[in-house]
Amino acid sequence: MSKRVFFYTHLITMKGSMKYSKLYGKTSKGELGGSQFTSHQLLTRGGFIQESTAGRYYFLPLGWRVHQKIREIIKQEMDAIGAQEMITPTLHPLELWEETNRTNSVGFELMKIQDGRGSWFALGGTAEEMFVDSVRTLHLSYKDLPFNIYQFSNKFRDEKRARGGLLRVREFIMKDAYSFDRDETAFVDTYAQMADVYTRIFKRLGLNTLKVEADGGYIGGDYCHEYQVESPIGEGRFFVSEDGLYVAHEDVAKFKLAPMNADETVEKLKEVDAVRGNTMEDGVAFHHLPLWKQMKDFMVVNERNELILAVIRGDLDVNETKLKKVTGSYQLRHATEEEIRSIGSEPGFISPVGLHGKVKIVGDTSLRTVINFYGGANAKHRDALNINIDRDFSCDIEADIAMCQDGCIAENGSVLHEKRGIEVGNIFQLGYHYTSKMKGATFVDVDGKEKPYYMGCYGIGLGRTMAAIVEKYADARGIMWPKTVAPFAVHLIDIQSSERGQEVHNMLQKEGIEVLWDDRDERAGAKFADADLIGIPVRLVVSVKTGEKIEYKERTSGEAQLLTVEEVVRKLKE
RNA sequence: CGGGGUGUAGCGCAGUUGGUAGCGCGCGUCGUUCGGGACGACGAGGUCGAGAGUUCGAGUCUCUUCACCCCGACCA
Repeated sequence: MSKRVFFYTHLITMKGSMKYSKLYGKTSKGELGGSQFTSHQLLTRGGFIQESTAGRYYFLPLGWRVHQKIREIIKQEMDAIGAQEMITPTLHPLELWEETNRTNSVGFELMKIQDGRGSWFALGGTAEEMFVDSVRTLHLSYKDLPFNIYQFSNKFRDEKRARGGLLRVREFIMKDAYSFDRDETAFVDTYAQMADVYTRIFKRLGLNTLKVEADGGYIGGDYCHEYQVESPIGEGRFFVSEDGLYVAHEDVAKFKLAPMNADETVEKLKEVDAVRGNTMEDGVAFHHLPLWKQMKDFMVVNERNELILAVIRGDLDVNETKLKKVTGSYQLRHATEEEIRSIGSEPGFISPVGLHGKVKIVGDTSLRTVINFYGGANAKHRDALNINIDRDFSCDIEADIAMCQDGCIAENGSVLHEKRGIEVGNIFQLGYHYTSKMKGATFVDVDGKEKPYYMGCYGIGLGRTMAAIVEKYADARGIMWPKTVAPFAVHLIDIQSSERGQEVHNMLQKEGIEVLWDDRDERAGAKFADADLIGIPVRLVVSVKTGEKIEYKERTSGEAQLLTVEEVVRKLKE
């Protein structure tokens, strides 16, 4: 790959000023029913997007301009590190997905479609197979490595539930990039570079993102990060340490466990009658002992119909993703009462004691922080006291399966705080996962041997990013677009619709400034309200009051100033 | 896929014991207004989500079905 230097201008400018009277898409005054999300409300009311069916949206000209600017910024940053844009077909031959066994293992719902000749295709939700298929037919050598190829394309995911306007949809445009390296060492550099690129991209888009350690799903891998925009309406839950050094998704968040009662002497195991209800609280009330001293038992069944008993300290919860990971499961469901009884236990009174061999016992590391647990005794209204790991039971797997909680202590001693965020991008180590499953996905190394590529993938959802920006940049009146993604640079209002508006418009256009010119025969109030709603960063007003000058006001500021045209142009080009 | 809810004009909604459909916004024409979503007059716009049933008669009652919204399990 050549070492070209890429240049870019800071702001993306598009051709075209626009008369508001001719703009397709209208603002609307009233609240929309249903969705309570700021971004959904404002983007719809502002005439940026329009719903088609649940989770599928029209992008109207105003919204598409924003989308295009986001796209261009991403493209500039990707190209700047030598990544190359291409495009794959929308319909992916289903055989490719079968080759990697992803027709049933993908996390999202795969959409399938049949052509007129009866061939099956997947409507791509991601495109690893397609890119690998393209790469393998080229028979490359180590001299061609590393490289990074990407596309912007429609992704289809048959989500069970779309939500929050553009925040979670069934069809969206994603930038997905795929890196091909010689080995893991080379990949680590690529990964670090992509992490930097992502931070730069989101920064230019006006978003402060947190790089959050995340779960690699069924592929695993050490390198997996989500880029989260902190927001109370976000679906992602993660933890940030007070010193800022540790940021991790709840599915991977590690925390320190202090011994609860290290100085207590180990007592003899004994069974007692316990006529109580089935909940943890019932246990606490019956025995008058603290919740943390109770043993929590949680029986689930995975997709292979394997019974799994998760055991954890009473004051903690099991994180299902962690549990899936340590047991190698894709899917978990609660065990039925019959299933619990089938191995000789009893709902509400489950205990690992005596169940070894009958069920796969997964013990959380917290079991070693308590001496003399109490809990069920695998029989109705029977409890056991002084249960101790190793002496009374052992685990098939002992691992961290606990859900982190606000206030937990990170391994470095810093306090962890719970946050919510909108996941706008992710970067992910694929390793040899695809290149080992797909035949011939190899390059010729320096020693003349065929070796599989070491891959990574990197995604950004454009519509969701747009929604995240609106969530961050809005007030009661409407949107306040960052300059970098605003649909136009200025919103020109001519109150009396005089010649002056046309004049100013022409001058700005000549300077290459994108203008949305509200030329409608509307009252001033209506024009101002629409300008605030649409959220273009600078509003210019001409009227009999301003005379030869122009009123300049930034959307984010309450104050306006009277400037000459030259001063306005200078300010806009700052 | 489980739980809850809603479908009536472009949008937001009302519609009583079953009696033949209305309000606000928006839209069109005309007039008066004109720097923070003006006002008046006139007007257009509906097989009441769809299908079946009960009834002399269904927006309203019953069943079926579809769509959408909200809460959970998954993801950019």
